[in-house]
Amino acid sequence: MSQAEIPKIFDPKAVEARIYEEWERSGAFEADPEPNKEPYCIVLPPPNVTGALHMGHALNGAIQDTLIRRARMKGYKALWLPGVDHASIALQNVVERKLLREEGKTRWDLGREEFVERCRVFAQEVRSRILGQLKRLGASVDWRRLRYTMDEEYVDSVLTAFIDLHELGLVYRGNRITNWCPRDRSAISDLEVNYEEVDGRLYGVRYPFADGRGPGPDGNPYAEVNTTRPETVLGDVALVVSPDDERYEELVGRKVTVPFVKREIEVLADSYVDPEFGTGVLKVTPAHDPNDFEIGKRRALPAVNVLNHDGTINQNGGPFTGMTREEARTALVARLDEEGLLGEVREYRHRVGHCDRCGAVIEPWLSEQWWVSMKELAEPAIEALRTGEVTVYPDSWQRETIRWLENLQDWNVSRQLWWGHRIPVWYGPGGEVVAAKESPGVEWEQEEDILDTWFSSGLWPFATLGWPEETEDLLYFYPTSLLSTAREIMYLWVARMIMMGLRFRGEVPFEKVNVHSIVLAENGTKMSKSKGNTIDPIDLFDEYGTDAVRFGLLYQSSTQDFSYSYERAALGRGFVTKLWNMARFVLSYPMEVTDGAAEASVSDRWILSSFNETAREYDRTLEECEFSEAMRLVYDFAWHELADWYVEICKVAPSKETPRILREVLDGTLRLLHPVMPFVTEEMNRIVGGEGMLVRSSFPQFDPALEDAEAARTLERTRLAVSAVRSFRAESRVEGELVGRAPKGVDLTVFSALAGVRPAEQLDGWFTATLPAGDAVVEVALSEELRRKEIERLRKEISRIEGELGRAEGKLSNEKFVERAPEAVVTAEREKLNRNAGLLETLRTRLEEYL
RNA sequence: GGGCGAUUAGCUCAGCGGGAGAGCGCUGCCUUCACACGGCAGAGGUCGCUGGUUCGAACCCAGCAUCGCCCACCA
Repeated sequence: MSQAEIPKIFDPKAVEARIYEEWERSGAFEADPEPNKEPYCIVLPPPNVTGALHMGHALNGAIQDTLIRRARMKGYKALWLPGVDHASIALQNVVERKLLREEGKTRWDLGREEFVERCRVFAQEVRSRILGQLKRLGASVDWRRLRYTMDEEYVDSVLTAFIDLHELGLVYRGNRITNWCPRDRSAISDLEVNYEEVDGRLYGVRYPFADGRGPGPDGNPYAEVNTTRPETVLGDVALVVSPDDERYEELVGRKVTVPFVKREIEVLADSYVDPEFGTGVLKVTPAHDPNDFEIGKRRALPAVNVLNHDGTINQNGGPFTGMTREEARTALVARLDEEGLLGEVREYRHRVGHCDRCGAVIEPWLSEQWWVSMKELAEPAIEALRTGEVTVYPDSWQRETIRWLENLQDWNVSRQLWWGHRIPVWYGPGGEVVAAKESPGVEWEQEEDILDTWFSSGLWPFATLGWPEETEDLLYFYPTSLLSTAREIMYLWVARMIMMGLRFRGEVPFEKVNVHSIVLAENGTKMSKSKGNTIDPIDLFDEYGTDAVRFGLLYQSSTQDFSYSYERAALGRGFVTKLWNMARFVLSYPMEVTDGAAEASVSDRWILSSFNETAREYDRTLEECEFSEAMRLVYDFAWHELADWYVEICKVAPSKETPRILREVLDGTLRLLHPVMPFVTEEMNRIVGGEGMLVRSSFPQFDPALEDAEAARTLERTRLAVSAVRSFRAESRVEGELVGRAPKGVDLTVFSALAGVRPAEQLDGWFTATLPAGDAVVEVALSEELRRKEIERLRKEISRIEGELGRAEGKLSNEKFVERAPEAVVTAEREKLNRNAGLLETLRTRLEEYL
């Protein structure tokens, strides 16, 4: 193909789909165990089958694809294992909302079987959309191994894990306070509760004395407490005061009556109470508050439950039975007021828990649930993080995760939902309880509850590889190499995978964890559907091209969260165009040059050396998950060294080796970039006639033989000299060829060609401009009329250099500096001083000559 | 209430002990045969504030301010 036939701008739409297909067809993504190769494995954090992929997925996908392609090119047997998650509560919520919206029905109208079927169908549709999006991203996953948490084999892994933990006694059933979502009618875990500040009220409630004795210490015939949830009064079983509270000494042991339900309860002393808060008297409602539950346990108090599972008041609620909790609150407060039992009511800002999935206010509620005790599981995980068996990037998250594991509460894993893995526990006719995959007999009934979705996710790195079977895949690819994830699921997911991996495989599930940035909206807030500020990555792919978006994302991805800016995609697109046109140039470049030197020129040696150095640093930064730094390195090399300088040098001062080296360096650059920008590099490789496909090529390795510090120094001096002349031309508006003298140590051919300066041995008798270039000076001959301008310019330069000289002198005359600073620093400062002194001398002499 | 992080050019962000950087935007020149999604040359910053450590601080320490995120059972 010739240059003229290739468009000036790469058209991603025209080739992306075709190239992806070619990759797939070639089997390049397929990875099977191969004993004489090192394994490298990443399991894709399975997207929820609830919606579409978002920017976070795009970023994480780009990160993982970059790492897996690099590993593949480096000769590892690299498996990126794809999958999707059934997302129990999230998906159930989506389907329930849809059901209500479209048919006006609830899940109970449909019944369990029918509802689960709806979920299954919905998940199927979403799943195919998500997988299509992964392909658009260019994800080089092994599609043959696609896993789904509801696959038969995966379900078996989940049941096996649960039964195993049950047998170990690490799973137990207990009646405890849980976070109850009355809308979902299910318990949820602590991590699924969002606490939000809301403006509420703090109500005073008066409990009349029931023992017939006189009024209390404050002269009132009642004891007053403060509560934000007055409806829970109905479930009160005691009042408590601080044992140190002198105001209430006499109160302890007396009886009061709970309004409306007329229960007589005792006033107790308990150190939990803070005498400073409110009236200093606390009501105890063990069924509806975790602290009260603890007090109740300590004092052997009964727990009176006043709520139904849908949040209405149950039969224990006296006159309020059947009302919703909101209605009950209003009605109860009104009745208290009527009966003179309402104390002070004031505005009160406090935190209220909301369901992470549906937003309903959470009720702490006493219920029978399945729990996993965490202490035993957490300990080895803490140890693995401490010893660095798992390394987390950035390392601040290593400590955070340890801290969290150290303070772990038991995990409520049962959910009163329908979409998910039903708990494999069977209740026998004689009250027997057995954990098993199959029903033990006809009379036995299976537990209605399902498992928390994160229980199955916790098994992801090994369940996807075939566990509990000792498959070849599992033995070869486990532990996986790296897990890349967003920080919001570090606890929900990552920490639990570590615990589960250690429990079931005796080894950590991954060696490295990369905690990536969160992609924020342009104004720095979180993207969310409700705010309407989300960006669809697919739209970006359409507009800028996938490679451009991927590059832009990685360029912004450091340890900080970042606001997404379209500029980054534009930056990536610009880079793609630049590379594309370099390839067009190379195509047009002759295969042979006739008039150059036979051996590689200093420029040739420089670009090889610089490429080599870039390859090394690029590889290192990717290894350390410093993506932003890696992108910067390769961008700067490709654009500001290869394109800006070497390509220009190739045009004007080639050697006979230049055609080969130009092609070699372009090829190497494409291979460096292929992991990040797979499509355009693959296409470029094709048009420049590279062998095979880049996806199967090798990653450039650092080669010490190519290092050439002298060539690098020469080019550095040459570039400075050229820039000095260009700068002078722009400022003084001088065009055309100049006659001049270059400083020592520059490549004269390159200098004269790029600066447009014809070299002269000596310029005596000419009027010249004296241009500082680094530590040297370029002189160019000028016409007489520029004399005044040159005098001005010289004065400016002189004062600039005087300033620098002064600074160096100041430092060196400071005895402490000379004494305490490292010798290299002092030496550098001396050299700087000498250099500037020489420069100044030259400039001053010139100035005097011209005055 | 605890913990973590951020504050650097108009904007988005790098740099994290030895003379302030990138991209975008801005200014001037260049439609030169790879690229105007371009080239060359520029302008633009007391590196949040106040102290401290150091020969030397954007960088380390302390405090403050502002913003953000996690964690926590105070009614």
